Amino acid sequence: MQNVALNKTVPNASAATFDLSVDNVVFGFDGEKLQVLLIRQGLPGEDMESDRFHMAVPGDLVLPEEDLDEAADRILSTLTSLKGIYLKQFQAFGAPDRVFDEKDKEWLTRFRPNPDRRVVTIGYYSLVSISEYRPKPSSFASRAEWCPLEDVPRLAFDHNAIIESGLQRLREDVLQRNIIFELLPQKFTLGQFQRLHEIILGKSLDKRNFRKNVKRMEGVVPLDEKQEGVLHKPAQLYTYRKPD
Amino acid sequence: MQNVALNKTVPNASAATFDLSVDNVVFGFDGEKLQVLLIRQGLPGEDMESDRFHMAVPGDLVLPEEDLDEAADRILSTLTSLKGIYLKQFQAFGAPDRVFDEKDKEWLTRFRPNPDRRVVTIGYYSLVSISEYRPKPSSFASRAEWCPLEDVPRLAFDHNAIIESGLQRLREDVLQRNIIFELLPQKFTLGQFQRLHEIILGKSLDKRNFRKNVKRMEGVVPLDEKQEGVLHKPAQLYTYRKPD
DNA sequence: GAAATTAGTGTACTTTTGACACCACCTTAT
DNA sequence: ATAAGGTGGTGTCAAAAGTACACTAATTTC
Repeated sequence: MQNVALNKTVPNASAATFDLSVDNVVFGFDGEKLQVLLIRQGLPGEDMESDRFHMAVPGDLVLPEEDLDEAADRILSTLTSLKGIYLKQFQAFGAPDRVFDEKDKEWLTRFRPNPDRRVVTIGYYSLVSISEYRPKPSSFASRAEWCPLEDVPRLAFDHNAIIESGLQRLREDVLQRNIIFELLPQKFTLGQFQRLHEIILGKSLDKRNFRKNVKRMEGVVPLDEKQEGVLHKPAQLYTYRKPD
Repeated sequence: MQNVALNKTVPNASAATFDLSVDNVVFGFDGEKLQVLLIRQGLPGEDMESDRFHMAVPGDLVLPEEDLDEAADRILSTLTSLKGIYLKQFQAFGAPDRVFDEKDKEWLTRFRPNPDRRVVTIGYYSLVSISEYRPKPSSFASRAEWCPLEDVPRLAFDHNAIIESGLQRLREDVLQRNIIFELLPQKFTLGQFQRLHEIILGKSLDKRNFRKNVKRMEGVVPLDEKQEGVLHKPAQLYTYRKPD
């Protein structure tokens, strides 16, 4: 079979070259609020004027021979040292004008071999209990820290929109799968559990009805332990064990 | 800001070049079975020996300045002349070994400017009532036709897996959104409606309970018309109007 | 020991779900 | 004309799930 030149009969065979990246929206729960993991785009040690560089969601280019899921994992752990956490692909973002801000273009010029190339990114979201994961910045992240969802600033590229979609998808998934336990510490109180639901779903729930449902839930087991160091009646601690 | 060479401190800035494609899994319902729209990879008029070229889901490369959703629409209509139908992005497929079959490599050599380049594809699914859309092949599709889901042959690339995921996502979405109406003809019977649910969900439903639910559904309105040309009692026809 | 704060508990009503069986109407064959 | 085959069309009851609602208990701080 020869390489017949077909570009005339096949209209869309014209070449386009893309870079491919992964962006990880990592949600964390601290017992009170829902937070997102953000990095500051810069090398560790670099101190830029604060308006010069954007915050961003931890993301980077996919390597030539790498699977997407692997890339998500590698990139997250490279930038924030969070390893082995639940990561779920939720959406590709490919608008041709994803990168329009001058600051973003500048950053690409510094850190990317082909700064003008169009880049399509695959969004992953992820769930983590803040108390169990302390991010440490490395690679081109000069900082990596939790940021309460309501305080998220203007981010690089289209990362604000990416977080928005990630949250929406998280909401949908929480109701159906057992994803939510990824967001809780190993030992949690029913109060935290309920607050987490309320935060993710964005509405308040009835305490007694909520607890009724928890009783019917598989895998949520009470421990022989109570909360400590709180300024009120200590709550029973529970944990989650995956049912077979 | 200069272009400081940072490749040593930034481990993953090494260049990777991707082609990006879109693959459309179009489900159609004929009142009986669920079908998928497949094309035959070849130019119209070309008659190849049947084992020489693969069937595939209609997909192609994204153009340099094109939005993903636009690309999905363009590609579907270019290959099958189905225009303006509901298309939903559901998943990116990016395994490095997506293309392993010799036939597929050969095909890429004929039809793609950079046949060796890694290509990541974005899967879209789509829903259509077969009676209202007659596919006509064009561009590199030498055929375009409906194929019952259970008869789908071995397809090009990882298209079998793509259909599988698309179906799974369709199932999830049907229960929550009003997507299902895209699959029905404008006028439909409750029998077709129920069969469609059963087929998509892969289980049988109770007729009376089903109809009870339909009554509670917004937007499903009875017409002043009955089915014709059937060899049994003709059914009441219904239609769907989007509620405000 | 009073005040503040969260934990923890049960009941009655409504809504939803699921199981279940028969007659009606149309076509075709005799 | 009538019988047979096939799909259309209908209601009831019981169980499960959802929803609204208010008070006491345990702990800390002052």
